[in-house]
Amino acid sequence: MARRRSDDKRERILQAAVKVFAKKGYFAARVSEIASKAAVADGTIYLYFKGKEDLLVSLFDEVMKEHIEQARAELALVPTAPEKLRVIAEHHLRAMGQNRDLAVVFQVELRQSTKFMERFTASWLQDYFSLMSAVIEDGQKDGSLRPELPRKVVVKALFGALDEMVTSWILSRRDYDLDKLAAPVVDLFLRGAASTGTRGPTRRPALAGTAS
Amino acid sequence: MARRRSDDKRERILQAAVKVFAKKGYFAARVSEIASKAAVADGTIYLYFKGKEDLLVSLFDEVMKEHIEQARAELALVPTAPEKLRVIAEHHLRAMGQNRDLAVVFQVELRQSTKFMERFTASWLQDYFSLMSAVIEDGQKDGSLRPELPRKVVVKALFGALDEMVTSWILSRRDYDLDKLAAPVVDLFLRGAASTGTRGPTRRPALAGTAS
Amino acid sequence: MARRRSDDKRERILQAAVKVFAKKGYFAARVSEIASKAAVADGTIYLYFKGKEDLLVSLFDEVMKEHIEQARAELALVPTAPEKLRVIAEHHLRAMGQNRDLAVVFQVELRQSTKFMERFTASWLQDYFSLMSAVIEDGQKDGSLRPELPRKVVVKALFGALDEMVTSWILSRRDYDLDKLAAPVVDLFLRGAASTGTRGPTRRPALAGTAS
Amino acid sequence: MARRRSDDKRERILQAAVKVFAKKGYFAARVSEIASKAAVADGTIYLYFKGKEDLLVSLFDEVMKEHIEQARAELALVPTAPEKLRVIAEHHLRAMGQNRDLAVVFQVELRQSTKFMERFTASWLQDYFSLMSAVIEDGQKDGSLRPELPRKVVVKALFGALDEMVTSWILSRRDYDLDKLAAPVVDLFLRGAASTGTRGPTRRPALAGTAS
DNA sequence: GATGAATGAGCGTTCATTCAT
DNA sequence: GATGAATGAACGCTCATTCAT
Repeated sequence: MARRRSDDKRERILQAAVKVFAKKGYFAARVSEIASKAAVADGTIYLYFKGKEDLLVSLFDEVMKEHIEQARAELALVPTAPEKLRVIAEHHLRAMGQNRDLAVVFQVELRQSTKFMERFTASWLQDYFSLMSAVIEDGQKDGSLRPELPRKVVVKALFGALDEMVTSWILSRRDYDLDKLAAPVVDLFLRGAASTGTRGPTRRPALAGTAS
Repeated sequence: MARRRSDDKRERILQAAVKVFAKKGYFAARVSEIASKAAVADGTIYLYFKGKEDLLVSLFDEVMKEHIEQARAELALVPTAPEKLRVIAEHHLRAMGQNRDLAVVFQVELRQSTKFMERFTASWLQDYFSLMSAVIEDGQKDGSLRPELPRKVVVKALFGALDEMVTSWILSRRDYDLDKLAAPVVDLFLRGAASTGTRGPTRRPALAGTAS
Repeated sequence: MARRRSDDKRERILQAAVKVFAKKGYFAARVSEIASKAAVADGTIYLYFKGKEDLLVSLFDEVMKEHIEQARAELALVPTAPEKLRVIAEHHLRAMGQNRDLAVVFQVELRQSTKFMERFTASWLQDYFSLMSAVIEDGQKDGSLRPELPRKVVVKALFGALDEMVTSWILSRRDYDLDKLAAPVVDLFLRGAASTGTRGPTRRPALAGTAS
Repeated sequence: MARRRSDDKRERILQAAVKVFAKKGYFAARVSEIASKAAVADGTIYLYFKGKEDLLVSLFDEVMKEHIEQARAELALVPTAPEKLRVIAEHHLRAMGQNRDLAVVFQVELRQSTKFMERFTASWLQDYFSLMSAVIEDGQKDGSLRPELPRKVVVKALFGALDEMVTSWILSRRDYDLDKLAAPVVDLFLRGAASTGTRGPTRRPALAGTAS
């Protein structure tokens, strides 16, 4: 696709925005700082974006679009639902683990307000959830996943678990590999935390027999 | 009206702050609006709090303190780790499900910035994680929970799942009972999403060749 | 004269005001700090003074009243105008040199605004100028002072010179005796700066051609 | 209108500041009033000055710089110390007498606080004093001024006298020519107030023989 | 008289956005 | 398209003063 010559300016602005938002936070970030880091004049930003808020929105849109496209492509390469879930987890954690500044923007800055969150939930995040939901559904149909589980809860639980791994990684000072957590998270998610034979919250050790 | 300090003024201010923060977001919230909703003068707020930010911090501190105390008390009443986990989940979802405005503040406004998040993570949230971690550890020792799972990951996954249920509930327009989700979440968490016999992401049907 | 028991409170407040005004400046001075230094409640100040500004006005009034009374008494003890001028200079510099905080208030804080200055000029300062003017007049009548000099200019010049000694002393970090300057100032004031024989700016050596 | 910086905006702002500071006093002066009088937006002031205080400081710096330069130039034109002193006095009084508002700022507003005064004393005022001191020194060396007088006292006395003329002129309602006072002040300063033959504070009329 | 909690008016400054060049 | 000087709305906080106790 033909790109206008100055499209690299747009890109530079977005990259500068990620850095400044990550370092200062959305509100404390100064448009003029983003402009200067992108080596453009303040006013130039307004030729490419509607305003400060649009920087955040555009950032989210573009990153999510690519993330979801890639995820879809990778998912096509593995056959079973459990494997697909692992692909999703790995992809999610790898994507965020690659660029800490971007991760900060996604985990923190994009959650400034219910207004933002609703907007994001309604757009690409919905797509992401659908993607996961479809995998779950397939798994429930082909018998690899427990069919009695409410799909929405399963999706949210997986997303929430992954999301928390990322947030925790951001706030941690240690610099571990985020994507190494994909395996244990998926293992936990699929097999559960309970030991075999005592699985389920209602089943209790035999000795406790009379308790309700 | 008594000119004696403390009255219930402090409490009224905090409650007003919850409402205004939830409606407008922390940054857009006006101190004067909080004051007027609390029926005190603007300056009075500064007799009880250091500033706008201190309102948020105090809110978090007081709610978390009570939440954790209650959780501890409830945990003492049940014997096994799986049951304790259900208590935690129920308590978590019930607490947040009771006051939507407070939930908004906790899920959205308190996560404005890495500064806030680090501060909170370092204080009560740490306590909350420890509480959960201790339960997991007990379960792993008495054999009710799989001992090979990395405890930190388990804690974060559970917290993340619960956290996402709350966030999702806030953003949803439907007004379902949040605490009803405790059961399926804990069931999923303990038993896993995979059907028995096909558990584990690595195990694939022997003749998986044709699976899509 | 019978003084009400609590008159010592009034005095304590004024003394505290001098200290705080001197340290912080009038505008930056906090009424509450004055109250706390005087060991009274904030509101108590308003039982003795109309407001913050009244503290400054009262301070000026009382100090000037006493200063002028003392000056008058001391003046009665010496007979000639030149000696009286020395008495005035000594008294002026001694009074201010005794209490640096008070001097700061008089030299700096009381000159905050034309409003203050006009008020003060119109009251006690006018008295002080009259006192000096009367001495000058006496001197001019009895022949000890040059009669052709415009009295007002003489008074202002003397006051200005003394005033500058005080201001300079306040701002200086060295801790010299301010009243030691009375002698040279009066000497300069009476005899002039010019050497005898070359006095007067208009008189130039007849053959001035070679003067450097 | 040109959007180019510097225009005459900076100058307009300073002139507006002089007027507003003179009328309201530094503390009561509103930045927004200065802006509106200068016909610029409030924010524009901050493109040229660091803040309200910087307006005062810049005012002082620029006026003093020019004043001292001019004084130096004029001094070079007259040969003797007594004449130089008259030049200084005339220049001082003329400069202040030309712009009452500016004079108010210099005599009143710039003396808000010891902080300001120390700052000013340490900068241009020091220069001004040095200028005067050099003239005195020259006069003492060439015999036109009494060598036994302490130079610092002489300088302060002259400055103080001139300063008081200005202050007094400002506070007076009558609108006389300030620079007309230069002659009598310098005459008094050089020849002293005492009549010839009775000069000096220690010499007393013979008739007064027995007084101490 | 004394207290001190409560009041609420008041303002310097920042910064996202515009628009003449 | 690009610039960056100019704009001006917006607000958290302080503190002199009041007044119920």
